[in-house]
Amino acid sequence: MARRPSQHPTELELQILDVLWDRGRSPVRDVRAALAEAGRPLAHSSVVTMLNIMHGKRLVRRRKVGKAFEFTAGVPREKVGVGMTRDLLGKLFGGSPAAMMLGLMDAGELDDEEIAEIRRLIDDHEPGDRS
Amino acid sequence: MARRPSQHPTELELQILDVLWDRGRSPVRDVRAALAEAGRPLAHSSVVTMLNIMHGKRLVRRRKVGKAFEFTAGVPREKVGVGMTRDLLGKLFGGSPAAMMLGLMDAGELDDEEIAEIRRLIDDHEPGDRS
DNA sequence: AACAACCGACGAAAGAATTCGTCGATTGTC
DNA sequence: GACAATCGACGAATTCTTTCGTCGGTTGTT
Repeated sequence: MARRPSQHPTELELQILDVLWDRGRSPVRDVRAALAEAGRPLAHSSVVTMLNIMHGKRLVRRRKVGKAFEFTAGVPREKVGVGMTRDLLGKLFGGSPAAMMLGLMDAGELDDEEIAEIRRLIDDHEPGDRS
Repeated sequence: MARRPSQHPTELELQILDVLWDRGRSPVRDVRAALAEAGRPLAHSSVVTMLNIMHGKRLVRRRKVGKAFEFTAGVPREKVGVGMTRDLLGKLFGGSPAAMMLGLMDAGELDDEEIAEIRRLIDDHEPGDRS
């Protein structure tokens, strides 16, 4: 029967967005090369198809440059990142970022440097700040 | 053509695991009721099918109790949580938990209470600790 | 026995995500 | 002009994920 469309970019879509976020406006050829570089070698037509699908979802923007198209990300990395993080928090950590941090610590995924970095962030944070 | 199997539980699988993590050993009937409760009403056979698939993937364990089966989660919540978090970190935040925290802060997703909680975690943490 | 309630197995349908091959049109090079 | 290189459009094949309907077997109740 049916299935519910995922609210977030899929695996491959994310990889493509990553390319565009890093490189900015790029023609298909470059996107393809970057994907191959990242260990995802695809046929030219596969990349075009994906880009078209993503354009339909407004995940990327197109601009005709000469005879070819050039693509840019249609959503900011921060928005996607925060959206997917919030989703993950809700699904696995009861909505608590602290629980997530604790999980990472217990798993030894946080080195001392990262922790220091986070402490710095927190210390810089003014309560109720909206900067 | 082909597709690459996702390394993590899918949306629905996660919802089912959530039920089992919360309730512990449960018969199909209860899993189904809990899912409905959580806004995911499914036919009895749909739940059985999913449970079977998940059993094939070792995501759940089965035990024959009387004539029926009872299921338990086959993977700990922490392991799945950390795994998916690490994946998300790699895909969207350059592998840096600090970047993720910063993103949440900027998006106003962190209230002061959560921040205090995280500060407490960090202060409790012994550098290089392996407790 | 007759009948309803339950259970797991099976097969099937369908949307979503991926991956390509092939075409016709354009452009650049002998 | 002939020929190779590029590009986007299209349609198709495949796997994964979800969702059910239906069957045959058990169990429990009149």
